[in-house]
Amino acid sequence: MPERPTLDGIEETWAGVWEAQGTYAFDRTANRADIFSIDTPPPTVSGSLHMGSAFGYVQTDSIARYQRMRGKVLFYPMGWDDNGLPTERRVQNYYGVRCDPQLPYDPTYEPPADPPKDPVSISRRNFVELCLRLTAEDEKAFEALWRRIGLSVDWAQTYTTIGPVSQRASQRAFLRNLARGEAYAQEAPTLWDVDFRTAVAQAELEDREMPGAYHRVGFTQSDGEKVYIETTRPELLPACVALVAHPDDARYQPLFGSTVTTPLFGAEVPVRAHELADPEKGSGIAMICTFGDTTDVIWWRELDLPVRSILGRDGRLLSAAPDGVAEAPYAELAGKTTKQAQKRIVEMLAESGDLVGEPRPITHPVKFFEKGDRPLEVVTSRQWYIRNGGRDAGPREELLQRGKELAWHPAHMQARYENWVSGLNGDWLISRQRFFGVPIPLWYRLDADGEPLYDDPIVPEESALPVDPSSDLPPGFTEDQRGVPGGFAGDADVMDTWATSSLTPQIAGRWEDDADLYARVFPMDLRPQGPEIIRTWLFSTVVRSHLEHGCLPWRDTAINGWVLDPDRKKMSKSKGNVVTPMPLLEEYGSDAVRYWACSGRPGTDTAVDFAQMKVGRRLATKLLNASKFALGFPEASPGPITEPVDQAMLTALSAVVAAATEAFEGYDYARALERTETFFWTFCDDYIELVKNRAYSETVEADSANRALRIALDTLLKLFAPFLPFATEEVWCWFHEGSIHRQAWPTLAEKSGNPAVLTIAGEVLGQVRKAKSAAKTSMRTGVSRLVVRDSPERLALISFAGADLVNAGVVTELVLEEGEPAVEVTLADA
RNA sequence: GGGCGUAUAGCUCAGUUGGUUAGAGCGCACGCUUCACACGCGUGAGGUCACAGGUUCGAGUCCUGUUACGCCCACCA
Repeated sequence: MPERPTLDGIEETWAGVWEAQGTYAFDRTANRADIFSIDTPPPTVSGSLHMGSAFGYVQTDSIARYQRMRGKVLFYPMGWDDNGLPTERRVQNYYGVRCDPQLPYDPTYEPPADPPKDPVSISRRNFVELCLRLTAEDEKAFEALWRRIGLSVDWAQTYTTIGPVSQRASQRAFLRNLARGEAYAQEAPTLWDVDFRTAVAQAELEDREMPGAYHRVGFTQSDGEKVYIETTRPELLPACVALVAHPDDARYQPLFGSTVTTPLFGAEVPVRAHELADPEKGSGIAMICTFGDTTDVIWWRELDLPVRSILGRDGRLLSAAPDGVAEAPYAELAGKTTKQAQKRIVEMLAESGDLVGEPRPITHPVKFFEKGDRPLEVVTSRQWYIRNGGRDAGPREELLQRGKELAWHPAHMQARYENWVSGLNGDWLISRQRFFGVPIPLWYRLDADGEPLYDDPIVPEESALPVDPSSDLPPGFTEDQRGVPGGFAGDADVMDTWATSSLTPQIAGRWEDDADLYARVFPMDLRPQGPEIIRTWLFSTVVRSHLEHGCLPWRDTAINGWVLDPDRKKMSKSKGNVVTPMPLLEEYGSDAVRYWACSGRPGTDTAVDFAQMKVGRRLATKLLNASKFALGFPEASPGPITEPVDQAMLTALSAVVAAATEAFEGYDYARALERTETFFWTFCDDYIELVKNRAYSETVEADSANRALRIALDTLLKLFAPFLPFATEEVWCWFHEGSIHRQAWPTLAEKSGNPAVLTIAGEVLGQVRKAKSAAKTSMRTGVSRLVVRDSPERLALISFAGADLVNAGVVTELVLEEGEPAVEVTLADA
């Protein structure tokens, strides 16, 4: 036991010991019933570390530590989500490169030390190698943080979402979806990011309020009369295929079935009726373009309209005018971005007199890719989908049912799941026209013209997985047949990152690769995660497990809250208010930061609060000092707890153990911490103060106190261990062998005492202190006479603590007498 | 427009099936070198529990409505 205990340096010390001794190692010989398995969220390693990265993980860790002490064998892995767009974008900026899948692999390629101004084009394989190199660095930084903050994960159980294990699982699951008809490809209009040049899924969309303007434009009827529409996207006029109004709209009913002519471009388009047309919006009649937004897609499909494509995948207008559109005016727009085209066409419409009045500015919500910078466009392309109930009521109902089977903590988070599933408007688009991801594991035969035969893809054997169809060969083909008529071509797309992350329980459990392990951990016990990815990660994991295994992937899910900056604003890089954890861990200590994180109620948004961290540090320090003090008393031989004050304390502590246990069973770590902490401060301020003189006294009564102190100390350390793993371990090693984190959770069941003995003694002691405070004198000042008047029942309880009260209050004469409750304190000096 | 959540002391939050004068910590004020801790200890002042109704012997707690804030979703011409 150190002379002067300190928190300094205990993180390094104990993290090293835990690693060396395998304190948190998973025992794969344990039975399923004895295992608690956690589907840890794999953090996106290409992002910066911030407090949000620490918050939820620490809360989960407290639950993991509790379960471990309850005797469970923890399967607590860590994954790194390195797969996907964020990594690509970071690699592009970091190395100054750009992926060109057409280029051949250069095995000798090395990126320059400083990124060049103009990006260097490199092959897909070279690009992927850079992605792997950079994420390896990032993963080291994350692991260092997790170890520093004391996550009790088993570092032998790690995976990356781009690694071969994940690729194999991801491709296997996809092929099985394909075989069962759950995965399918379809040529269809889809939302498209023109910068990333990829399709995006419904789950990755977000609305942003954008400025725009209504342009009132006249179309010409057959009799020469004009009909006016209002549009925010006049540049799509050449793509117009119809006008549409609500079927009940009397203003436009006479026009239904007739045709009108588009201004400038002279295309003849029908006027149609559809329920989705809103008479209140604009002029009540809208132009349908292929495609301006998702409503256009619905109208186009349901009204069976032709296609007039004008927008390329690069976000620029195509060079050739579509059929039926006048070429001369279109030529002025070809090759322009939508923004440039809008400017020009407004000028042209103004000149021709088809634009009525000035454009009327508005702001309106526009769909963006959540990681994108420009509004999404709609382009037609061939994409892969997995059925998720977005198009079929039956599967949707099944998935809603799965959501009901899952135990949500807190329960109200289930509403977000139901909201999302009920609002799906299409299947899950999983293909991405990107590079750093798990490839779609398919090839296509090429016909005599070199066109792919999509209807009959070449499927690899599961044993061959993972495959990269852009470099691996399909069975029975040779490399010189790649890309030539009569030969084959690999599917160029990769899967959405969620298509792989949706399999984290299977990946971590080594599905099909290690049947023994898998059977011991799957389905898992707990999925902890953030609220913002219920619609993506949680839902997609349920979808994959439901389709593949016919069950839930886990029994419980714990949804953590959001971390806000100290001013209760959402943290974001763009606002520059991101708080990074490492400096805080250094300033306050890991236990203190953990204390702050575990003070946040489950599912409740919590602000970064330095004051709370300070309190946490104070608690950890107090734990060291109080423990040192209690351990400094003479050690008593085993025997009975004879004194009512000691019995009262242990009985009260038993209630705290019961409350903390019950709270943890319901995943409410915060309540467990709060109950324990409240008791601990009273224990220090009242109980220890009352008994310390007795404990030194080398009497029978001293033995009782010392036995009680040891029991209480053991118990409190264990109760705090899930929250303050470093400080509790430090204290534990002073008087025990082995790690506290492998000890059994306390089951104290002392009922012999009456907690009121301690409460009332505390009240009287408070009165004595109050008198001394009022006299502005030291607490050591003697009390010549202490009179306590109360009911006979309460006096009886106080008498049990009489000797301790006399000691703690430095009292000469204690008088107990019946009467109206009152305490009279006569100070010796007075 | 739909859904969910929150509203209690200056600040951050507890308050589990409705039960006597509503709690904690921080901050603040005033004290105290008390043999573990001055990164400490003690005492104290702070609240018409968002608002309006209702149920009840009794409401911070249950019901209805209103307001404010936050988050999620929605077909954005």
